Amino acid sequence: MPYTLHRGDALTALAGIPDNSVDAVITDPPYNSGGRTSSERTGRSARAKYTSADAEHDLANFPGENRDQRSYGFWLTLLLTESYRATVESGTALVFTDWRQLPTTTDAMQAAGWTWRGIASWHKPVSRPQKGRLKQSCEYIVWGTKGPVDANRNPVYLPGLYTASQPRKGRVHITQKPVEVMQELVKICPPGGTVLDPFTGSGTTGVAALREGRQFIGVELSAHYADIAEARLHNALTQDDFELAGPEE
Amino acid sequence: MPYTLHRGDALTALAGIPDNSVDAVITDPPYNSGGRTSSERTGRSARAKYTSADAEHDLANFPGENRDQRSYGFWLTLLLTESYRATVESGTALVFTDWRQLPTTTDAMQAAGWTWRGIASWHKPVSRPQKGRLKQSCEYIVWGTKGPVDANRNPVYLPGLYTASQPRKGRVHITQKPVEVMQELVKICPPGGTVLDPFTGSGTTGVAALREGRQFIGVELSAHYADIAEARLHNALTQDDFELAGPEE
DNA sequence: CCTTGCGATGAATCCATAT
DNA sequence: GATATGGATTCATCGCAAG
Repeated sequence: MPYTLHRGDALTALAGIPDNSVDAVITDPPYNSGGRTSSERTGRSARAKYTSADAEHDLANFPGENRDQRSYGFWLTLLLTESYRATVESGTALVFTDWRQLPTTTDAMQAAGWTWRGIASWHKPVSRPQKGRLKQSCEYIVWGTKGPVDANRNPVYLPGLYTASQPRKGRVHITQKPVEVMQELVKICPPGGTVLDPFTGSGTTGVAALREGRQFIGVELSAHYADIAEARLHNALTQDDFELAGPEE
Repeated sequence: MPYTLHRGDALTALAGIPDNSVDAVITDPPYNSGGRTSSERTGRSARAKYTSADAEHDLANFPGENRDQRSYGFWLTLLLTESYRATVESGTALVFTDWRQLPTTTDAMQAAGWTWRGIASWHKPVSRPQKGRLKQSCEYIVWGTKGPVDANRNPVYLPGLYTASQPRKGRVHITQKPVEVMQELVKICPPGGTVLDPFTGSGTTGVAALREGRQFIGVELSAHYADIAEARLHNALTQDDFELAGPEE
């Protein structure tokens, strides 16, 4: 089976994954961001924080958006430590973050043992303009490796900037990533290797991995999204991901 | 006189600038990056670190590239603290950094009292691809304000991503910024207001400020670059910046 | 098939009001 | 008084229908 989807908590599920069994960790954890005060960040739902008041869509909320700053760093470090253990030597980690959590993410990655190698940017052309300010039109991909880079094992040249809008048609998750961006990023994993995503969500990383000929291990806490991911992963194997989430490229 | 150029050390010169006299601090401090180890960073000259071994240009070296990580953070905090004092309420700071110093820069900005507001990206399309890696094609602009944003005083909508290559023809400084990017960024300062750049270098920020109808206060330690900046600023006032640095847009 | 126009929306941000 | 919640703001971009 080219993919496995675990249902449940990320840390718990990671504990069951063997040492040195994964080639790349590619994930988009909940940011626990948004809002000026601690109560705004930890008390409000993802939907309340991140979607427009007048948006007509009715996408499900997602869990894990209630940690304060200090606890977020601690938790992310634990998570990246377990991921590090599961990863082979010279394996790679790509972790999405927003501007607020970027410094915490680079700290956590290094605290977990990874060698921090850089930052790539995902530019979203459709983003909210703001009077008297610079627009926040990018999210960031913090990346690192377990030990040295082995460029000969996987001689790819990847861009440092990815421009793509969030899917609009057939979107099933509030923070769903464009599959074309993920299809580029999974190439950091050698062909036939295994990609791990402890926060699978609607499963875009997995779909991208399967389409590009990589294997996939996912973990998702929410039963709602685990069901969706399961269906999308299944469809990706039959080259037919169109039923549930619409054409994505 | 719409511009003033101080010659000497940034911290010393900032001490002489009155409280609440500046509307925006826009600067590109030496990054003290490049090189994985402390000795690689502090022992090599800026030229050796930031230019290819076979580059044919003969740009002067620049000082201030010999601090270790901890000392860099401390020094940048001092600098941003003095800049904060010199800035009016609701004034803005834009600080360039590379990926390595990004977390240190956001820490220093907040330690100095600024409210950190976000990160913008400068994308350099012409950058070296690297085998087995994601390209480092962006530098970052960490920005913040002294207290609340006053959007009504300066109702501009600025992008979060700037794409432009480093000047090639007529480049006079190793890390010279494209003037078209700086002309966008100086708009964060209200028209007729004053822009401060404690690391003037060849003066691109000043040229951009003058072209956009802002006043400029610069500081430059190196006599070589102070001379160049002086000439470029003078020429900018006569709408003729082409002699010394070539066409830049 | 290409062009034009209309409508919807964003991992935002802030403030007024309610508890 | 501190915290929680709802709503208004804002425009480049993009999907979609009409011409």
